[in-house]
Amino acid sequence: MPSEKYYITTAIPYATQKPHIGNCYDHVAADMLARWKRMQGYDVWFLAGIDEHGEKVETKAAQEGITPQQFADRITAGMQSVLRSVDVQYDQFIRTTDDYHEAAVAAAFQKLYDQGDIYKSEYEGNYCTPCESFWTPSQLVDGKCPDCGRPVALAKEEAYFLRQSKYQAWLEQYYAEHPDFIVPISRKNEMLNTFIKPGLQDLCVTRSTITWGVPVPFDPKHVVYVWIDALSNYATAVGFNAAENSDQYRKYWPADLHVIGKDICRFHVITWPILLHALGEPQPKRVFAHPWLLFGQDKMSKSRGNVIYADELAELIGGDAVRYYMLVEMPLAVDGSITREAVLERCNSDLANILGNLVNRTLAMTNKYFGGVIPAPGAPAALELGLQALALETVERTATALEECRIADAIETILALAKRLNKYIDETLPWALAKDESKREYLGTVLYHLLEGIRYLAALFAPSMPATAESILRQLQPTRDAAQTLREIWPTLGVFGGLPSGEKVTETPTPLFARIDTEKVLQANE
RNA sequence: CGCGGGGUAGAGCAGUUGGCAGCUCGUCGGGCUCAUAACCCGGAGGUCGUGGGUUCAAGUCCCUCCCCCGCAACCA
Repeated sequence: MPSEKYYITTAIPYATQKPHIGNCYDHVAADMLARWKRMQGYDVWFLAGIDEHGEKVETKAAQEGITPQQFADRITAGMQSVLRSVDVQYDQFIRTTDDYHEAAVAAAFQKLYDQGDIYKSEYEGNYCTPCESFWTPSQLVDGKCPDCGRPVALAKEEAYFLRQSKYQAWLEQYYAEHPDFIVPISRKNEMLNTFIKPGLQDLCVTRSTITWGVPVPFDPKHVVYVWIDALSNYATAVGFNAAENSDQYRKYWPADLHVIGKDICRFHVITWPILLHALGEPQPKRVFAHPWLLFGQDKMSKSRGNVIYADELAELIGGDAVRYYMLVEMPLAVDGSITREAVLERCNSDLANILGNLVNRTLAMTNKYFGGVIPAPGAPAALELGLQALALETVERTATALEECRIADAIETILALAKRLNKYIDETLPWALAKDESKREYLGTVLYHLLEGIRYLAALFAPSMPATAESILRQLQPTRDAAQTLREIWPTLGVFGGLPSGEKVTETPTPLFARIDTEKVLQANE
């Protein structure tokens, strides 16, 4: 397993506005999975990026009197800053305006055209002449242009199409042979029923109404539209080029996991596999199409004024708490929900009360009863053996859940270990044991099991809450380098008892999470 | 009859192959005092959307209907 590669990607959002917290779920989820794999010893490559091409970027830039690139630069910087606020550490950040990407897109387009997978035809649709835009029936508002409200007319435009229909049988067979390709399974059924079984249509892959994009190499009045341009980023980022692939590409491709939102599932499980197949490249192992984070019951959107931004929330409660909330509240298949009240409640109950307080009270007792020295455990009784088994089981269950992208389940599983440790304190009453000199060895056993249990918590929570995990380890083993300990911690989780006795814990335990006065904070935020 | 997902305690949610209805928050009561008024235990609170059916047994399988939410083809 060590040195085995693991390539994970996020979708690349459209560079039109600052991403809200729902837009960041891709990145937080992928970052968590990437960290988990790194901890297990995989050679991980984590790609994030942004799509800077397209009509909206061009239009918005024109409105501001700046170039599309200047506009995109600003959006990209903003997005990267938001990702930093929640500690997302990607290995690479691709922009569709990067030279190597544009070159590879052009080469791929040429190859597909040369072999007949792309052909020239006419695109017919509802056209708004003043806005110079085509609109789909579902985009129209009362049958009129959603931008200017004026009537639209049927119009034709020369365009290039991807021959998706040719690959329908192949795609259906691919799904059948790779049952784990799409997570969750309900999405696959949706795709099959909605798009594939009724007959796969060819896809329009160029536009001639815009110029901000990759020009079609042999017909430069057309530019490559979003699908081929944006989708191919996953491959071009690591060095795919129809002319010549790089060593890095040969090492990392195919991707092990594409993390995307459900809204773009279709393109990732239909168009993307067909593109790769047509180009003769291997398929990604899995596509995880996650649901959405709703504001309460509603879709988050700027026009509704119910947008929450990750960086602003992190300012208030810390990046780890934001990550925790996002990860634990997002179910696998149905939409999750976020409100400020719910976030603060989770912070207080799960993080401050259950986890933070457990660490704090255990360290305090270690100082009080053993002068801060981690005691050597005596022979474990049934209670302790049960605890040891639970710790090991928690590692297993977490691993299984994450293998299936059940992130919230994984986190709940880990939190259950923290709850069990809190209960263990009440079962053993260390303060009572401390009053009886004959119980001293058992008191040491109890504290050792608590401290070692906390070490498991630090390790298991490290992917979701990296800063918190380091903080726990700095308090547990203040003479050691926490980051280093985490890098080497995975093999030590196989047998309970990896925490060395005799070392001192910190003399000054610091709460991991401050309890938040919910009402005050909410009022201040009104 | 377009497709899909939902409807389980005041709120938010779990409920594998059908086997006494659970979790978190809130609420009420108790315990403890190591700890961040935190932690632990217990109570109250549910006709598991509706109406049928299969079964010794259904939230869980089958059928009817009602309500909510997505998607519906070029909509990042």
